[in-house]
Amino acid sequence: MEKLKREFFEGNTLNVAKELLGKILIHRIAGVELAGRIVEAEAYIGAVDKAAHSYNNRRTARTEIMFGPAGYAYIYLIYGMYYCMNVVTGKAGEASAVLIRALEPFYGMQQMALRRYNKPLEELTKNQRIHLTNGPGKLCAALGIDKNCYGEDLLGERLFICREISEVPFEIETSKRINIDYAEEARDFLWRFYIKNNAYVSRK
DNA sequence: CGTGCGATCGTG
DNA sequence: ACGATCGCACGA
Repeated sequence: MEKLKREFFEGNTLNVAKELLGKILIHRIAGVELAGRIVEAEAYIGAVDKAAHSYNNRRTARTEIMFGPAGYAYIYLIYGMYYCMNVVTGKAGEASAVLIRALEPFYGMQQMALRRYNKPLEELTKNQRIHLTNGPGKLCAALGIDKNCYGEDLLGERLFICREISEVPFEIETSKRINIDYAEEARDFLWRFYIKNNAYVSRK
């Protein structure tokens, strides 16, 4: 496996969102590695996107990391309970990012089961196994990603993304983004990308 | 300082 | 369909 370089994240945000599909997200925590294959992602482009936290160049302590260079983690708390992870993309000053919305467990599934359900993997139902990582809040809980990861350099050793040597081919589906009905015209942008027929995609 | 709400999830 | 739960953005 080969760690993605800075240039990967500096590209066009929509392309980065698509190209992240099939890549392996890895978090090193508590002496272990937890890893999942990215199967769903959404683009957020502050300059033109009313759904983005950085819309209209809204620059606050929370969105600050999005205004910097690409390849850093933007983590935020949603509904007071769940963390979501984004990858900062584009050039410095652009305030764009890609939300990681779903993973297929790659390794460390035992620890994911403990983190999500406080139960060993063998005791999970088939449905619970799917629900380990099939949403943005769930995958962060499964991999132990929280506010401590805010601003983490994805070229570092704690939280990073790799390309498999032999990537299994897949088809990409495109749709509107999830739960942004407040975003007026941006709600219809086809900025959600996911791997066709993958069981871990959050919604059809 | 007070207030309203959200890029979600689990249960019913 | 609905409630949980709290940091954040914004207005006073």
